[in-house]
Amino acid sequence: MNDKTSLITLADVAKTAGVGESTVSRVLRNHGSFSDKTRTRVMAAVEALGYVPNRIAGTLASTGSPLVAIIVPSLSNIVFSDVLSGITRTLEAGQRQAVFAVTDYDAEREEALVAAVLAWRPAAVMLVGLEHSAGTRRMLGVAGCRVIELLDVDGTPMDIAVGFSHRAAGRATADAMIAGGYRRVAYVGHDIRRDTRSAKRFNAFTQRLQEAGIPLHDHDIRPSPSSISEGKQGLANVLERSPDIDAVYFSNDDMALGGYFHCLAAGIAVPERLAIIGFNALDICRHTPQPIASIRTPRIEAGQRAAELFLADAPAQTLDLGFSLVEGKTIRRE
Amino acid sequence: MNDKTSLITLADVAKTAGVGESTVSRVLRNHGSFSDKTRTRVMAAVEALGYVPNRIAGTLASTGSPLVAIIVPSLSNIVFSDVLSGITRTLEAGQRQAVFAVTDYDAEREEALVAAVLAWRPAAVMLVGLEHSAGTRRMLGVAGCRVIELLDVDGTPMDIAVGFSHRAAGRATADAMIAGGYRRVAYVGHDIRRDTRSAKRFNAFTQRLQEAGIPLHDHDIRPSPSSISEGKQGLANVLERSPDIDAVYFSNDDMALGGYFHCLAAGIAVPERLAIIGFNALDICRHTPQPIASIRTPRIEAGQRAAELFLADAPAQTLDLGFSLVEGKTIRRE
DNA sequence: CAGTTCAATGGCAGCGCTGCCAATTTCAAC
DNA sequence: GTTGAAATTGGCAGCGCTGCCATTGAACTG
Repeated sequence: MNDKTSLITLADVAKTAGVGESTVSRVLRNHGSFSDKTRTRVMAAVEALGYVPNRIAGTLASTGSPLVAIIVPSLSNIVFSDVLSGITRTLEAGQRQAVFAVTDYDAEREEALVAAVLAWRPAAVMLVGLEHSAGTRRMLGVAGCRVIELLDVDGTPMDIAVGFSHRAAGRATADAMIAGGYRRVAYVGHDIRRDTRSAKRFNAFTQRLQEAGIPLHDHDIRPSPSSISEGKQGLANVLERSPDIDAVYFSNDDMALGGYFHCLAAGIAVPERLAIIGFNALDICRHTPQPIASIRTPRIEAGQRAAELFLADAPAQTLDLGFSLVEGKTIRRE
Repeated sequence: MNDKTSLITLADVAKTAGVGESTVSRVLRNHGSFSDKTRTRVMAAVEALGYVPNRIAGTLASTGSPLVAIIVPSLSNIVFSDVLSGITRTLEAGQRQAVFAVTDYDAEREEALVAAVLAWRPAAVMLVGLEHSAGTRRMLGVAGCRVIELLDVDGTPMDIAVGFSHRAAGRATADAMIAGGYRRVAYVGHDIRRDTRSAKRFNAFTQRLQEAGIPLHDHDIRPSPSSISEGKQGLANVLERSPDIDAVYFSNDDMALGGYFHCLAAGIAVPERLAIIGFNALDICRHTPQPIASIRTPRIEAGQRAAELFLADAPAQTLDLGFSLVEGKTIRRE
């Protein structure tokens, strides 16, 4: 791979400073006791030599690991960047190092990546969602590290879960539509097989509508990841089949944005003629000419809290951070 | 940190399989020669024990490192998620592991993070931009690992640079405005001190205008990171001071989107009354009622190509991937 | 001033793996 | 059968650091 080798080692520093290796180690980690004079000497040697400790060696020699593995489904969705952001910010303060991988929403890939990161003996593995392959669960079960599942609490976590309930979010969205007096409601979603959380929302949503005597009028589920263009297309499809719908639930804000832009371009009055509601309350949806109704989800916070729980060595638990309905101007309130 | 210790080691596998440690190592890395019978026996033992190799130990013992450090300014800007995406995808195929950190556009923090990741003896460090503190440069200079600077080629790279020219992009934008016949041009930008690349675009842009005899009419530079609301606010400020401007160059598409939404909401005709052009050609800007004029930048590709160059152990070089003007409907062509 | 305590320090055995080298086996060609 | 080369294989010394234990003075006690 590359021939560099830490040119200078702790032993060099010890020699230069005229002290023992363990003393250098103690000073550098500020652990154990040593005199001020020694510290000064050691630091001078470190400075003079430009010594950078080798964490690989340090980690191998010590018990714990400063590594935290983070595995997300995707990076094209801002949702996961937010989570990542929250995690790394907090981890940094805890002197931990993040190792990172992307599954592309593929459970098999997730399993392979978990195996790969486990080889680095991380102190924790953070994953998104509660649905994982049997192999993934088995490996994590015997790995002896913390396992933190993010952005979902509808299920049984392996260890710690930090997030919110997608089923409750789906129900809350249905309630908003019921309260708004909508009766011909459609759903436009994205790849439901891979994004199990959007499936949970969708199911809870339709079930709640059903209970209120409002069967889902129509739906269009795109077979691809969520995007603005898919949202646009999905809404166009639905409108062609069912021109009489009065409200649409989009699987998330990217999709909703596509739908909203379609309405703007096609001159469909929102919310008079058609109500729109999304999910995630992305920043951009707060700034469109009409703010788009959505569900605000604690993404950065989830990452942050997850990292905090890990750093505090908290016991196994499920932390539900909740969500909140953002009214916006694309749905009427009764 | 945590008390887990790899319960079973390579020695256990060797014992179980009835072979030597080095043989197990050879089989597992598929390196060196061994018989099929041996392979079968070793793999059976690995399977039976659920052995996961310890890469920490492996890396310490061997020369090269499979680690690649990636340091980005931010994650809230999709631009960097794209780059990350391109890098990790390619790296994964090369059996490398990404370690990851975020600077928040802070050079001091970048320096600290470089020191931190260097402690992991990565085979390469990937950074964004060509401007780095003296300390950062010095450390990377002696680290003996590859250094890859992304998304900018306007300057002297330490080793490999993959990206495009922001100065050329700024000029191209000015040219588009000149060609469109705009004469009262304004700029709305974000924190120029921290985002040196946007500063390069801005400078080249104004200089080109100047050369064409069109001094910049007005500008508003927000002191914060780019965002939709800042773009909105910036344009509002400019319009208040200079209601007669006929075109605005936004520091990027997030800002431009804010400006565009402001126009939509305020009933300002685009591009008749006011032309808008951004930078990056984000997906969303291709789907607004009027696609927003912008500069398409090869972000995912930059990540990908950078990772490929690294994997191929390419010599030091600057790889300019170029960019392209996306006309959109928010600027008129003469 | 002897006896005790304790901060300050060095020595050294690993952590789990790889790389080198030597030993052993296999096999084709003679 | 033999012989030499090639294929297999095991042993073991580290990689650079930490953790444990022993050692050393110096400060303190009475």
